[in-house]
Amino acid sequence: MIKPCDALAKTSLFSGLDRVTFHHYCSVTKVRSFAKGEIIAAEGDICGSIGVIEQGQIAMQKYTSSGDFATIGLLGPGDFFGEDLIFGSSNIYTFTLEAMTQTEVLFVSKETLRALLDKSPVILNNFLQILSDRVTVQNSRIALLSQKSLRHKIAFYLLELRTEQHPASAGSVTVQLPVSKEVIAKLLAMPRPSFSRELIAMENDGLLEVKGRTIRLVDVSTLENDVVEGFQFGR
Amino acid sequence: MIKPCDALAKTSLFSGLDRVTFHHYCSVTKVRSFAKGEIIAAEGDICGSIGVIEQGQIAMQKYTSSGDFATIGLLGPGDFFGEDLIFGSSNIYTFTLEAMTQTEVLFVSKETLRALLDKSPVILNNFLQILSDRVTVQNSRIALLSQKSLRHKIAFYLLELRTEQHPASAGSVTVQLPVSKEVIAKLLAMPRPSFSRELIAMENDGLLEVKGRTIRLVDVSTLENDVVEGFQFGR
DNA sequence: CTTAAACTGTCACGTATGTTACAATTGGGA
DNA sequence: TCCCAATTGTAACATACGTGACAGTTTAAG
Repeated sequence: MIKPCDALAKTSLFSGLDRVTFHHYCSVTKVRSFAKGEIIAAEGDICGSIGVIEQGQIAMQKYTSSGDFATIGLLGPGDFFGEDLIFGSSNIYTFTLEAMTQTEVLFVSKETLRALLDKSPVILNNFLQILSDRVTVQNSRIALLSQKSLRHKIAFYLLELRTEQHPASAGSVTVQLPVSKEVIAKLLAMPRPSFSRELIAMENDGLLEVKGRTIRLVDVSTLENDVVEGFQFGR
Repeated sequence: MIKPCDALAKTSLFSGLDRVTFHHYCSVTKVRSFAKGEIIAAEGDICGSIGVIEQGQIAMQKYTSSGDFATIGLLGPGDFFGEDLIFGSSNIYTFTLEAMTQTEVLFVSKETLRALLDKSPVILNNFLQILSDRVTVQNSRIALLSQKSLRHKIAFYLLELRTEQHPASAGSVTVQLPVSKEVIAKLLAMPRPSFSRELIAMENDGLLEVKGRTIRLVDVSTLENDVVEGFQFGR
C-alpha cells in the first residue's frame, strides 16, 4: 500500500512545494486500489474529487446503447482525471473510467482541492497547468484521429510514444506499448485485426520491428512523413 | 467597430460580475478584425494573450509538411482561444488559427488576465470553468472522430449542433451549419465528396432534409441509434 | 505443472470510402 | 446587372479497410 503523503508530494499538483504546505491535507487523502477491468467511475456519475494515478493504466470509454464502445483516452501514472469536471459547468462524468490493469489511485476531494487552491498560489498555478496540458494532449489525440490512413494513425501514435518515453533522443529508438494491442487498437479507433495487419505491413516495409509490446522505430523519417505531426513539448 | 468594454462584459469570463470590477481593464483590451482566410496565429507562435471571438468562425488547423491539413476544431462567437496555452507548460501554438469568415476578436493579455484572476475569485472560477468546458468539448470531438462510419460521424455532428442550437427541444428540428460544407467535411476528417454523397444518401433514407446550410433532422431516433452519443450539458 | 483465459495473428471476402476530375449552382462584389 | 470566384454536386473507378471466424500463442492463476 502506498502512503498518501509521500505519493502526494510527487504529483505535479504539488511540485515546487515544501511538504509543510500541504501536510495538513495528507490525512484527508484517500488511496484506492482497483482490479483490472474494474469501473472507477461510470458515465452519469457525479464527480466529487479528482484522481491521480499512482500505478496502472485507465481507459476513458464511451459506450453506445448497443454495448459497443470507443476509447476516448488512456491515462497512466502521474495523470489526473476529474480535473476537468470538478470546476466545469457540469460535474457529471460523460464517459466511463475503467482500469485496464491493476491500478492505484489517489483521490483529493473538491473541498480539499478548493482549500489548497485558495491557500497556495503555487498549487493554483500547477492546477491551471495540469488542466491546460490536458487540452494540449486532447488536441494531439484529435490530430491523431484526423489522420487519413491506418498507417498514418499508427505512425502518429508511435511517434507520440517516442516523445513521451524518450523526450531527448531523435532517430531510431524503441517504445513500449502501455497496454495490450487490443486496447491500443480501440484507442486508435480501428479494428484489432486491421491494427495487427498494418503493423506487420509496416514491419515488412522496414519501418518498424515488433517484438510483443516492444516496438523499435527503424525508419523514423519515413514515419514522420506526411503525418500531421504530433505536438512537441519543446524538443 | 465593437466597444471593448461592452463586449467584455458579455463574455463568460466576466459573467456574474459588476462592470466596476473590471472597468479599469477595458482600456487595455484590444479588439482586432480579421478578414476571411487570414491567419490569426500560426503554429510556433508564442501565445501571450487569450482571445474571445465576438463575431465569425475560426478554424484550428494542423498542417503537414506537404501542405495538407487537418481541422482540429472550429470556434464561434463566445468561444475562447489561447486559454489553454497561457498557463500551460508550453505557450507555443501547436496549430494554426485561421479565420473562416470575417471575424472580430477581443484580446486580453496574460498580465491583465493574471491580475484579474488574482483580484477576483469570480473571474478565477469563470476561467477554470472555461478551461474545463473546453476539455469536455474536446472529449466530444474525440468521440465523434472515433465513430466507425461516415454516417455515424455526420449523425454525431448534427446531433451536437442540435444541442448547441436548440438546448431544450427534442424531436425534429432544423440546424444550421456554421461554415461551408467544405470546412465541415474537414472538421469531420472526411473528403468533401464523401460528405456530400453521404449527406444525400441520408436524405434519401429519410433521416434528413438538406437545403443549403440548413438541415432538418427528421428521424432523430434513428440518427441517435448506435452513435456513441454526444455529451449532453445537462438536458 | 496444468489449465483456462486473455491476447494476438491470420485469412478470405465484400463494401464503404477515397480519388480525381468536371459540371452545376450559388452568391457577393464591381 | 453581370460576372467571377467560391461552393457544391456528381460520377466512375480503385482500394484500403472492416468483418467474422478460427487458430496459435502467451499469460496468469490455481
